[in-house]
Amino acid sequence: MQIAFFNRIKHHFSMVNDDAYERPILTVDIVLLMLAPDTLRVGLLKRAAAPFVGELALPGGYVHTDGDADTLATARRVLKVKCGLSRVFCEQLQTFSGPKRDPRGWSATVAYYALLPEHLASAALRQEMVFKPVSGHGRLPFDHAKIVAAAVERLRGKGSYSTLPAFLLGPTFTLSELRSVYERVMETQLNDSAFRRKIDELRILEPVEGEVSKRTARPAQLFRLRDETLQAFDRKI
Amino acid sequence: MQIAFFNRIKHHFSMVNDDAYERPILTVDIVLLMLAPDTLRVGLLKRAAAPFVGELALPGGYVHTDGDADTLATARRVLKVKCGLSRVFCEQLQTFSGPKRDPRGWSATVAYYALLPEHLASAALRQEMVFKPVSGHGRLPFDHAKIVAAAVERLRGKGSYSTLPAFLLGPTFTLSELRSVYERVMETQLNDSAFRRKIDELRILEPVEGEVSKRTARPAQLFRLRDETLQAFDRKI
DNA sequence: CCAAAAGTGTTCTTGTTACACCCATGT
DNA sequence: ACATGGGTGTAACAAGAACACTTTTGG
Repeated sequence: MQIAFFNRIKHHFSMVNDDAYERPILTVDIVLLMLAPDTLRVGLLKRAAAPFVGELALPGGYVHTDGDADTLATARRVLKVKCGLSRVFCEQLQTFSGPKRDPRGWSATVAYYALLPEHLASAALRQEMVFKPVSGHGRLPFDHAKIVAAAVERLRGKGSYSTLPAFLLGPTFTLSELRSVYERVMETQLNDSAFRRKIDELRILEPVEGEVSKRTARPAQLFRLRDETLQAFDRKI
Repeated sequence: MQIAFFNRIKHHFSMVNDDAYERPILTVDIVLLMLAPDTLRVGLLKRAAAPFVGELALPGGYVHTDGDADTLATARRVLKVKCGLSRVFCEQLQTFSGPKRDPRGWSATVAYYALLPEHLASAALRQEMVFKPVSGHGRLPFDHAKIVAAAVERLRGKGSYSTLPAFLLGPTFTLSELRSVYERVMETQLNDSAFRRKIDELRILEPVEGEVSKRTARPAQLFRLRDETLQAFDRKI
């Protein structure tokens, strides 16, 4: 292409300002994670546009330079429009880039990971999202497999010393449910009484006046997060 | 510039979907941290090009779409060309973005943080880098103050459960020096004997046959990292 | 011999693990 | 009344903090 040629020429002169390079493609991709009874699953959508039309891939989109306040806003817009979700936990993961990951040319994608609480799963399903196990989704286009792996690693890493896994549950939950989420996310077994003591000492939960009997033998106290933002501890759970 | 204009035109025709948006500016910025005797300092350079020509700012640059394999390659190139540094620890920090952070328009910068070991400080100084304390650099252009703060937070966060702080030292060091680095980075006091025991148990160091007497009363055993890559522990140091 | 920093050992305190036990409910 | 999961208490053990002590050098 002429552009590439011109760019290269320009480069030789340009040491002052190397804005002579073509701007890379910039997108945002979302790794939406949920906890199915068995394992962690990632939300995928059939691509509506080229490249890879019709294939399952991470939901994503271009930055709207006339409306998005930053890439987090882009991520939230994608979650809303393409996944039907508002108010879920969403945090920047990492930026992936390179000349080959997208057939259209040198590109970068700012990846975010989001946690889908149980009570919102139906909203996502209404948007025809497909949830595949994080180990054992088929092939994914672009470098999406790598991005999913990075998101899972982050969730596992941050999970054991923060309230992150709680965002996979609905607004209220029992201590056993919370422990179960930690166990499934971290793939460990936790001692029940130690877990209760730690959660108590960390003061991250508050009891809700009311109980749940539906899903358990003896009714259990319901709790909610004392603070809706992510809390980090300095010892492991 | 003609190129920028052409890019924009080309854009208008090129797209099926919402790629109709102008591509944002994409840059890479480096937070180069070093440990002066007193505190952590960040490396700054006088900007050679607009905007903010002449002001001190983080070293950074555009992605070279004809040469860089990814943004890490861009970061390493900037470190080499603008800071005179190769082979320093360098890791992606976070991507910062928005319509206002750069007067030229909607932009994103993939920020990296790098650690400058003592024995390479002279190389950076040769490139006319200025090292300012991380709390108490003056005003910085763009959102560079925010980026520096994020880098310091990351170093502090990761520091207490990984070998990260060791990369601020030269290739060999005494246990006391290592402890001192941890203390200055984390702004804590560490118990000497506990520190020695932990470092020993973690098996991250190996002794070097030879001692240092120069900088200490009694000669101390020199150590080097057993593994040149970053090692994470699961308990705090 | 003294100062100064390297390096070791011992105690005391704290956190973690394991397990036994009681409680409230549905069947 | 009994099976089931909820919730509490305690004793044994491992990890961490504090501090006193010995060692090796330079002056």
